Amino acid sequence: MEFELAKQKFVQTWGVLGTNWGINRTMAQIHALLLICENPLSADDVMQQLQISRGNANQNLRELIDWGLVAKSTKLGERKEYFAAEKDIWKVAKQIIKERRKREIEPIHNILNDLKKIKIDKANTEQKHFINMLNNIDTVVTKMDTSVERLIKLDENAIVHTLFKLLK
Amino acid sequence: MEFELAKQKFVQTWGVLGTNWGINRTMAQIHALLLICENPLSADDVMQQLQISRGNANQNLRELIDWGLVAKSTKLGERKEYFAAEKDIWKVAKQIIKERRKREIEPIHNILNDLKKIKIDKANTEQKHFINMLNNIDTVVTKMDTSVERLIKLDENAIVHTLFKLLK
DNA sequence: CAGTACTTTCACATATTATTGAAAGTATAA
DNA sequence: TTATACTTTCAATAATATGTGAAAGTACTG
Repeated sequence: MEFELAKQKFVQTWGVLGTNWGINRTMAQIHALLLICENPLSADDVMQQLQISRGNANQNLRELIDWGLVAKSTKLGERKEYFAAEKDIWKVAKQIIKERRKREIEPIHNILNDLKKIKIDKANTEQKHFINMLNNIDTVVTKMDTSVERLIKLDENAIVHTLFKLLK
Repeated sequence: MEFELAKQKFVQTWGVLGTNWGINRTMAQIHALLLICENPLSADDVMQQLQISRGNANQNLRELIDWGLVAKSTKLGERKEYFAAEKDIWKVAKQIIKERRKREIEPIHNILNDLKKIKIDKANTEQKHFINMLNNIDTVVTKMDTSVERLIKLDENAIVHTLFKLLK
């Protein structure tokens, strides 16, 4: 396999991966492209390499910036904006976990807590079971969440150390 | 808020959560419904409660069984099949992680290893960077994967213990 | 100020994914 | 073997998500 093909396959694969996890294919593909490019790319570069429209490129680049995975930069004497991905994969992983936590876990947690407040009929086993289930889900979600939160606060070596040495 | 409304909101929320993580809304909703029902439901029960078609109910119930989250059962003297969700939330979480690992992480891992095999031009920094990035991604994915694999092999108390006591 | 070089927005078009429902399939019972 | 009580399949359709491109917006420059 030759280089350009491998590059293309990587971008493709990253896109499929994103799709499976509820992330827009193009966003994932742009991310992949920027990961493997040493130097920042312009919107036009991205459009050309992925064969997508200006609007699409613009929207997904902004989304990536919003996720904290990509940063804008400029070149001296040029008006154009350039985009580069964070290349430290540990940071990337931490950032994705952090954002998903903020976007998904917290709202879920809030809704569960809201639902737990309902007044139930204690004689009704269905209703008791419901509250029980909410409590169990909340416990598991909270415990996992707390653990992940602690984990992402560690630096790379500490993460590896924690996961490897202690998890025997 | 009264019970039926809370139940509905829970099912709804679980559906949205699923959607955000690349899981079909109906599948997540059926899962939620079965989680909060103490006793197994028939396909007709599910259809009626979620207002969905027979085909839809059938397909998503089978998908849930395939994921190991729901089990079929029968009642003595009845032909109809009944469906119940695994109620132990730790088991549910472990099962979901296990299935996603099998379905997503392993294929990605294989593709990355495939791509790493290409012959690169060592004088070309772009190509060197590409291989470097593949190696970094593979390292992170492998380390996380191994950790998660170990984690899900532990029982509930051990998981809590590991995550809480050791992650300081 | 007008011109230029860009970026952003958003109504509409297209692609992807999920759902329906009717027909076909299966297994039990009479 | 036929009737009955179900489950499964899948082509057609509907719903949702994504992408396009032209027009509007911004901001530098001479």
